[in-house]
Amino acid sequence: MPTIRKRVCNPINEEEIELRRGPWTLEEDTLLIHYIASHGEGHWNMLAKYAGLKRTGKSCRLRWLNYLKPDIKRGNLTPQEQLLILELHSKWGNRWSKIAQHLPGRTDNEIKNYWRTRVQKQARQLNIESNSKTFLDAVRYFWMPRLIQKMEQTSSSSSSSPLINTHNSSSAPSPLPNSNKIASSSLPSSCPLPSKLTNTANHSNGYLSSITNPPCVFPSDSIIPHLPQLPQYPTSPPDHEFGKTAYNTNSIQNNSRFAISSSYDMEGGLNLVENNSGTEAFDISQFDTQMAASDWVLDNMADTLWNMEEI
DNA sequence: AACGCCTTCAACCGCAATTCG
DNA sequence: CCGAATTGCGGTTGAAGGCGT
Repeated sequence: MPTIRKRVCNPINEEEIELRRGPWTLEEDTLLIHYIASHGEGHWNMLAKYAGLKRTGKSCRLRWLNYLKPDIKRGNLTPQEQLLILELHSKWGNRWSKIAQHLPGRTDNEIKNYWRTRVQKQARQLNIESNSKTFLDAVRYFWMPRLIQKMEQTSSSSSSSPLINTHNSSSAPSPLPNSNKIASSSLPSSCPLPSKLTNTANHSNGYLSSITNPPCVFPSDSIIPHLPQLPQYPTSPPDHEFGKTAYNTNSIQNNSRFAISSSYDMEGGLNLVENNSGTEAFDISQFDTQMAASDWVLDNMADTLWNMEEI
């Protein structure tokens, strides 16, 4: 039940109204949807008043943009989307709205929540700062490959029984299927962890046991067919450099290997290198150097990393 | 069954940027 | 140019549900 906490001076006609707060009711949602359907978005304060909503304009805007808008995607983030978030965050930091622009149907709020509840949780478990270079390395060398593996896995099984459901178009809150219930033991071993990890980890869930050799190199024929499955990735705006490179189908197909560069800088995020065809691909050449710098976390990571399976 | 803790995410808040008169 | 209104953004909060004991 929404609370009524404030009395504010209405900017339209100076009268004071009770403003509702808290969860939106079905009736409020309906009012908002119908009003926008016939009058369009914008002028949120006026909209709130004329739609008969006892809400602030800000609240109406937020409700519409984050929940009611027809193209909002409900459900868990796909591995592709998670990978993209990790990548874009490494490049832009907490620029949630900017990141959200590259995930159609996803809101900045949703991405922000994902980062805080899933990603930062992992950082805490690793006992490292989520914005530290060490954690970025962990993301790059272990998490991203795992997500790519999931992309492969879901892609290969999607024809029969999709593991990921991200297109629940229902606008009503509902229990969502857990997309993370992927059998660890069935995962391919195309992206092994550094052998150093295997010395400290011996989990029986099958995850670490399936990945025992460094570095993460993706055979082109395993990853290529699946990366283009980011079709919802929008056409790149002028300032968007990542989208036209890392997930460029042709660029990947023109490379015999697909790997993640260890070279990081705050401006550029993941570094991409040009191949001889003029397109770009991840570069694995600096992998060893970076790994050495992160030795300590590798020792600690093995015990916690498998938890990423839950993400 | 009941309780408490934990996680998730919708919603709110404050502030900055932008628009408008 | 200025001030007010509006919009957009990122950080934070708290209700609800899940889960373990």
